[in-house]
Amino acid sequence: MATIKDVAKLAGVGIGTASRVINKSGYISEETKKKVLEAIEKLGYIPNETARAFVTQDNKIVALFLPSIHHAFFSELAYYIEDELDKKGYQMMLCNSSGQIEKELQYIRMLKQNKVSGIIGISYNQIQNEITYSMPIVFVDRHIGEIPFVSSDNYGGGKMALQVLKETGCQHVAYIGTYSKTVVTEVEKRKQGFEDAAKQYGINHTIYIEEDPIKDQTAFLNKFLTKFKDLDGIFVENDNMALELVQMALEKNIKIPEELSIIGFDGIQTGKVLRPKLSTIRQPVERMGRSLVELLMKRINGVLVTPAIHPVEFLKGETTR
Amino acid sequence: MATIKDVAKLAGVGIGTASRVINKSGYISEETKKKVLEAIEKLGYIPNETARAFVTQDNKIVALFLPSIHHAFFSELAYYIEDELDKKGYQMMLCNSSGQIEKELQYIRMLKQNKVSGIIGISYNQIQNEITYSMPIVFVDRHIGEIPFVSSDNYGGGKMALQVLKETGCQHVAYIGTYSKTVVTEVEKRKQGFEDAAKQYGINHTIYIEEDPIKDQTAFLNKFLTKFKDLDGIFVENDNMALELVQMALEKNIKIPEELSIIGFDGIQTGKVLRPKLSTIRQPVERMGRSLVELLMKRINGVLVTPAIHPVEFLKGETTR
DNA sequence: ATGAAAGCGCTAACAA
DNA sequence: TTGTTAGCGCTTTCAT
Repeated sequence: MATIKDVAKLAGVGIGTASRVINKSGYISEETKKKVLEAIEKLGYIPNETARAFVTQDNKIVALFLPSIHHAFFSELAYYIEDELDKKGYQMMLCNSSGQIEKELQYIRMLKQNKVSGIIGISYNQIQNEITYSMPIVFVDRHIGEIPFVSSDNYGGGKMALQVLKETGCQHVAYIGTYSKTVVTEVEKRKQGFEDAAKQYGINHTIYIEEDPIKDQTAFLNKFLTKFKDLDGIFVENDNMALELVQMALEKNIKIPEELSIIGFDGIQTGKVLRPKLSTIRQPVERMGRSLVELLMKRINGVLVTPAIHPVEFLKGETTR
Repeated sequence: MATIKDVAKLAGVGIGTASRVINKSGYISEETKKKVLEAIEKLGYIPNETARAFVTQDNKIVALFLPSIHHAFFSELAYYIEDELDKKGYQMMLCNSSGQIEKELQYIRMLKQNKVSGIIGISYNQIQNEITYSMPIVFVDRHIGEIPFVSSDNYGGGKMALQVLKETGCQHVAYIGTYSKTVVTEVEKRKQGFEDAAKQYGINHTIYIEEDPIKDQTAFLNKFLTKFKDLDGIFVENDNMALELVQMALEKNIKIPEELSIIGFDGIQTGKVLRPKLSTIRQPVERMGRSLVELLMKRINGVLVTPAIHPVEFLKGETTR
């Protein structure tokens, strides 16, 4: 492989000059520029990115860690993050943490090792002690100290779900979801918004939650369905769970949405092929992904930022009246 | 940040010695080892990976490029690839090529720039001229010269689909899928296997294909359904398309599987929530992912390898009798 | 506008 | 077994 030295020699210029034209930095006469460019062309020279990263202490790679890419919402988010990162000239490193704190810490370590320039993380672990505000880190749906984060308006989404249920005539509603003993997640605000709105409107409501992660979702939902039989509206924490609940209710011959309305959260588009189509609160995944990258870029450049909370919207499907 | 120099100084040893204990290479006495380890501990020293990569010309990062991570089959595959890579001490860089050849070439360039140690690619572009056998590259479902690749037994899967259809009494079957004018994909063997088996058994069969990528899948399928009304068994190139076809047929009041059997290919588990459950030929995604990494590791170490073709299995759902 | 030279932090070859 | 040293390829002062 040709190096910058070869280029300089062939062009008959100094190594610094060659560097300058390669990086379009500083002053160079048109003439020398041309000579260098020709040499580059002739040698098929390609800068060694590793050497560059070494010198500049920045390798233009951002790490994304999330529980598992094999999950519709995350993979859609990852798609937009990568797209936006690419536009900014960065590559994306992907890590399925599977919830293991050790894998997450490994990536945080990479920050110190200069192996990544920044991190976008989706984590439900207790890692607050390992990170500081000075590190270029941005979280999704999680508020840790001053670390910036991006989320959708979970609280508003919860309220919205309640409102839809109420407006379509539901009398006794429920929230199904999870909670965490150890960390505070933005996701729990879905429940909060739902509950607050129910109280405000004086609507009968049941809260059915279990600690995250749920080992057996089917059993969890089944128990719910047999225990609460007089409900006519349910808001479920996420689409995956809502989807299973819908099928389960259908199998028990409960008419949806006539007897029971169900609203999910996320808006993952299993759309076309799913009957009945799920009514859900859609998160603006693309906006969130791009916004995540924008905040991170600012952090990498040492700029202060505040959290970005994006509005959600109700997507009417066939599981609400 | 503390450097290896600081460690050496504090431990009162040479820089090379420090390096040796850090890398567990060469001989070191227990005593000096202890001193160095203590210094490392005291300074909170973490090796600069970028400097290491620069020196060793290997940064332990593998790039995966695929059309889009936002696709069930790819995201599952990516999940296993990352998992296996992690076990081997590598990180995974992810690139959504969106089919753009330029983005793919960019990653191939990174190989020369030492920015990635190897590539796992899913590509339908004409990039054969940009790669050579000496590069550590492994493809999925694509045969380019001597470049190693991993795929499932597409041909066998096609045969299998025909057999299932035949055994459940179908008389006039069809294959729906795509083809490419420019590249030869392993995927097309699904059709081949299906067709060959149909001929062999003397079964009436129709082939309905359009050039990839299909712009409007809905229109494509709709046209098919209105054109061919006397079919009783269909094998569709992939689950996504099969799933849409099922819904479409159902909407036209065609009874599935009584009047029409449909078999997909992939085995993406939209499982739990999808009714009717799709009968499909399941690719061993996990095995494929891990096998991809194994082949690539060998290539990185300069070892010769041959393609790996993994067996598929029929997963009976509710769309076949 | 340009060239020379000093590192960046580390590994590996060599000498001791 | 250990210390010294020569680079790896590049960017960036600092003179000129």
